[in-house]
Amino acid sequence: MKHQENNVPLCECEELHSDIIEKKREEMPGENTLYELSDFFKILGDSTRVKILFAIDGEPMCVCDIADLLGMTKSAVSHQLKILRQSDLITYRKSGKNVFYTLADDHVRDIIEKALEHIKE
Amino acid sequence: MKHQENNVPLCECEELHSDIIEKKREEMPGENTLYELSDFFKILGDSTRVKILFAIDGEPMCVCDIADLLGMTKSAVSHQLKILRQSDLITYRKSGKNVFYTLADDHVRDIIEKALEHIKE
DNA sequence: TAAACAGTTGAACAACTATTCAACTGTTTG
DNA sequence: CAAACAGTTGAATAGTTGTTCAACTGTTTA
Repeated sequence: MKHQENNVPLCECEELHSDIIEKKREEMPGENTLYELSDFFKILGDSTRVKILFAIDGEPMCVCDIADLLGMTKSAVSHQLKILRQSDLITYRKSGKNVFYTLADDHVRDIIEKALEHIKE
Repeated sequence: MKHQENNVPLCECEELHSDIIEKKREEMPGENTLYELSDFFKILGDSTRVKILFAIDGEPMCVCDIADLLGMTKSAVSHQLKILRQSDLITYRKSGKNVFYTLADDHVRDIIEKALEHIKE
């Protein structure tokens, strides 16, 4: 994912709390970490991909079955599976004409679980 | 956020594993939950918003200071603050000409922390 | 080997979204 | 009160992204 270079836009403020700003600047994670973080959330920020992750949690599923479950075309599902694959969130196993997908590890499940708790307030 | 109605697209597959599909369909969270979940992650799926959340964690910050810290205009920051406000992720306190923003609760911090762990693998 | 099927892929299109710009509100201060 | 400043907002724009469509690969089976 592309992230734009900082073209030095400036804050037109005059009376800044420079001490606070400096403290925050030191505490903040590095630029790369922040981009990796938002990129990770961007992956989860699409309902189709979230549905797929729930679908292939536990029992692996083939593309056709996922497509049927979600009421979508194989193509659309496959495109999203590619994105999930490239983010290492899922793994697959080929079996004849089928490709079975499942979650790569428990980390994602944990995060989604925490987010679910947050939503239910 | 808008989510498109299901225009009954169909899976053109022939030999489905209907038992698995049925089981998954029962296990899956409801449509609304899935949309709320992806909408929540969508909010976190932007680097500007993630930066803002880190910035206003702990010590509250005013819009000018956030803008200066991030190297962005007040306008751009204010637009993103509005989105974060509408999602109840942040709260604010007015003080004269300034508006100080901070995290609404610890839930978000936890989720971001978990995601950070995931990234660092 | 040819047809059928599962899955992938690139291009195109439509929908969405983050930033910019200009104009605005409301508070402070000279 | 008027100027200055912090912050907000709506419209416009440019960039991004999800789905569709058609064409493709590779495996199976008749």
